[in-house]
Amino acid sequence: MTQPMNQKPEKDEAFLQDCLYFTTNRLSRAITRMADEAFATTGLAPAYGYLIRLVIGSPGITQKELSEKLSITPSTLTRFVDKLETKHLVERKVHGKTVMVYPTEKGIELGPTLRQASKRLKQNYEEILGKELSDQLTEYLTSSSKQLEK
Amino acid sequence: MTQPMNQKPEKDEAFLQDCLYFTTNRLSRAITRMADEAFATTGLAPAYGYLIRLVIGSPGITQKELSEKLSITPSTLTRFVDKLETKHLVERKVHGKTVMVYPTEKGIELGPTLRQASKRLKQNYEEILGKELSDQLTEYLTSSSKQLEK
DNA sequence: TTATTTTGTTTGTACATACAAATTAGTTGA
DNA sequence: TCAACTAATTTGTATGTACAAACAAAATAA
Repeated sequence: MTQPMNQKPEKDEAFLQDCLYFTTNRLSRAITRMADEAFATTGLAPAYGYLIRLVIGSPGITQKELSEKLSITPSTLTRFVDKLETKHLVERKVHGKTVMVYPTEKGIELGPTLRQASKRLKQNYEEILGKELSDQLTEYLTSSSKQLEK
Repeated sequence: MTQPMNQKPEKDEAFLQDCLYFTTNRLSRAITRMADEAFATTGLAPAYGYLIRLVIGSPGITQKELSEKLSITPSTLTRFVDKLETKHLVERKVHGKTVMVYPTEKGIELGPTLRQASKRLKQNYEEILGKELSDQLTEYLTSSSKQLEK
C-alpha cells in the first residue's frame, strides 16, 4: 500500500502553512495592524514615518535612492512624497531630471516622535514573540528579500 | 565621553533593517511579485487560487471559516467570493445567516492547475533561497503570525 | 548638431485589503 | 411574544501598492 489513506485532495490546509507567499502576507497583515496602532499618535502611517526618517538622515536624498532603500517602486514613492509635501513635512527640489527631497522644519520636529513610535512597535512585538525569534526572523527576512529582489 | 561619536541622527538606515514591520512588508512585495508570475497561467491572482483550493477541499465551507483560515477579514473575503462567483468558479448557498461556498464544475477542474502553479512558485523560491532557509523562514512566519493574531 | 537611447519621475488605472457602519438572521431573557 | 442582543455578511469608503504608459531631461551616437 504505497498510497496513503487520505484519498481526498487536500482535505486539510497544510498547503497554506507551507507556502512562503501565504505565510509572508499573513504576517504582513498582522504586523501592519500592530504598526498602525503604534504610529497612531504620529498622525502618519508607518511607511511614511520611515520615509521621513530617511529624509531627515540624508537631506537632499533623491527619490530614486529613497525608492531603493524602501524597496518600493518609483511610482509609489511619488505618491508618498506627494502626500508628505501636502502635509508640509518634506519638500522637493527639482534638479534636472532628478528630484531631491528635504525635510521641512515641521518634518524635522517630528523625528523624535517617529523614533518613539518605532520603539514602541518593537517593544510590542518583542513582548509577544520574544527578542530571540524577533531578531532571527527579521534577519532572515532581510536576507531573503535581498536575494529575491535580484 | 558617554556619547558615541556619531552625532548625526541615523545617517545610516539600520533602523529599517531592524524593523519587523518593514522587513516583512519588503519580503511580502518581493514574494508577491514572484507568486503573481507563477500564477499568471491560471488567470487568477495567487490569493484566489488558495481560496478555491480550500473550497474544493471542503465544499460547503462557510465564509467565516474561510476568512479565518486565510487570515483575512470577512469583508475582504466577501469581495473575493464575489469575484470568483462572477467567474463561475464557486457558488454561494445561503443558509440562514451564514453563507456556504461550493466549487462549480469549472472550479474543480482548475484544481490541478492551481496546485501546479503553487509547486512552480515553491520551486522558484527554493532555488533562490535554498530549501533550508525557505522552510525555516516559513515555519517562523507561521508561528509568529499565530502569536500576533491573538 | 541632431537623432536615439537611457534614466528619473509622474499619471492613469487597477486591485488587495481594512475599518466602520448597515443589514440580516438567529438567540435569549423578560 | 417580543425586545434586546449577538453573530455572519455586505457595503461604503479609504489607502497602500503595482504596472504600464507618458513625459522630461541627460547622455550618447551619428
